[in-house]
Amino acid sequence: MPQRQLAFPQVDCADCPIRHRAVCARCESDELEHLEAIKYYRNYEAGQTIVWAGDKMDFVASVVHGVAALSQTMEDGRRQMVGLLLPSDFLGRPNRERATYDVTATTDLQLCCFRRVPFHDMLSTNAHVSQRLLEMTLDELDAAREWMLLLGRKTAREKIASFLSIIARRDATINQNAKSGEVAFDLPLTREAMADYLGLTLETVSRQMSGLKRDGVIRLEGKRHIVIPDFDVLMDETGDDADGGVF
Amino acid sequence: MPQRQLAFPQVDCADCPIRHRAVCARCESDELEHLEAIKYYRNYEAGQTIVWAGDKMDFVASVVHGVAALSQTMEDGRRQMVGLLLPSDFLGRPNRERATYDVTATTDLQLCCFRRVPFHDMLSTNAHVSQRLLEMTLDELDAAREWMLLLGRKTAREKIASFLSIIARRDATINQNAKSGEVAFDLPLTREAMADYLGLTLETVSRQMSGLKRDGVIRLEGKRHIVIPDFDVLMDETGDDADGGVF
DNA sequence: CGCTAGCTTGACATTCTTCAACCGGAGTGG
DNA sequence: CCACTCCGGTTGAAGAATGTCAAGCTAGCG
Repeated sequence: MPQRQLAFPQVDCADCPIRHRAVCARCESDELEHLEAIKYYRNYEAGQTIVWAGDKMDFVASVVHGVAALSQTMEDGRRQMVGLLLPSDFLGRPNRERATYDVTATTDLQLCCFRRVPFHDMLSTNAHVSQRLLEMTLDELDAAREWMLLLGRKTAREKIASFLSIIARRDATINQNAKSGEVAFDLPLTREAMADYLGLTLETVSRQMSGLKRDGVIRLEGKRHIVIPDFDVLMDETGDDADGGVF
Repeated sequence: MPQRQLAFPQVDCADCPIRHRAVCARCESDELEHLEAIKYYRNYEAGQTIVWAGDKMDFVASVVHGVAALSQTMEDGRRQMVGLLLPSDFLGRPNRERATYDVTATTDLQLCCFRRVPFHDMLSTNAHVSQRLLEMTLDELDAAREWMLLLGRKTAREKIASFLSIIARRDATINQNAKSGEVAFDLPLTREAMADYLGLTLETVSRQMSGLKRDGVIRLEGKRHIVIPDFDVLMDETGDDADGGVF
């Protein structure tokens, strides 16, 4: 395994890019000092496994840079991704000793880690952290339910379009991209990982990507860079309400 | 609409059947008094809608008796169930004014309700409630992820077998049934609702139920009462690890 | 230069959906 | 009391969507 040096710096909480969205978002400066004292960073390369389901996991963490995936594997090898963690997302269950899912880095990744037991203890004393964690968990539950609709009821083409719109949106909130007419971003996942996300085979993913490209909904520059000439056209392909269901 | 009288009594918290598993599970007697003062009951008949997605929802609640379903509907009518709430499960998001999903009673149902805003305020002052809510939300997230594996990767037959095993297990924990060799229970869902749960059509549900019956995995007494002669045989049909993945 | 990983494409097989008919019990009105 | 209808459920036949198996492409790298 090549020991390429990862370029993520380790910074003070005050300079942290996820300071205002992560589990620490609501902390005051004294609480932040406490967190600062018990935190440590870990870096992973794209493709590396962080833990396997069933392994001991003695830390919880926030994603600082990069993307991590949670997946489940059946005995015969069928795989389903069940979580996609982007910067500021939280990894791990404070009161659980062992990982429930396989966790892998799908891009180069930096985690801001806390030892599990001390962090769990802090939940009972630090309301700002526990409240924020509750809020984030409820948001993840909503995201999981949206994902369930995708898995259970959407066509392959709708799945791909939905996935692209999700990534485009999350990329926009992270990078504050001006979302003028044209939107562009890099896919953080291989076709195979996309298939695991969407409950499809990688061949079907590839075919539907080609289909969307053929129909002018997306442009492909290389295999991973996506350009969306008109975001509304993409949204029409997702099967979702145009206006998010509010009227 | 016939005004059949529902038979659920309204009781003191001390006598409540979900006292030790619901969001109030960790409360001390003084906290319980506070909850007792602000709670109220609502009853619904099987089939009734509790709220539609987008409606104002000015309460949160615990399911006391019966079963409620959360579902999402696409513009063209495709439906996916995204939550199945059994006794002690929590309904609603304390900091959200409008319902995100359609909520329906799939059986006769009793809710123990709290007005949303006072309950939300209480979360910042009552650690026992907020900690329990966090724990329950994390459990729901795990359940949602298990469900995602089912939706994305399991065959129709595996989906049905998994669903039956889930209901059998939850029924057992609620009713403290001795799970001797034979297990029996009533389905709380129509074939159509099962289809919405499993991401299938109701015809496929029906066919797979017939298949499992033909193969002796289940017995059907009427349309809704299920007898499972050998639970291990059913588990073999779910596609899951026999031992929950621990080894 | 040739290898490999990631990806694309084609041909065929399978699973599940769709459309349609039918069944049986419960409730209803003549 | 009986015919009628409705609802939930079952079954069949045909078709569409997706999976499977196999071949081949391309960029990057040793």
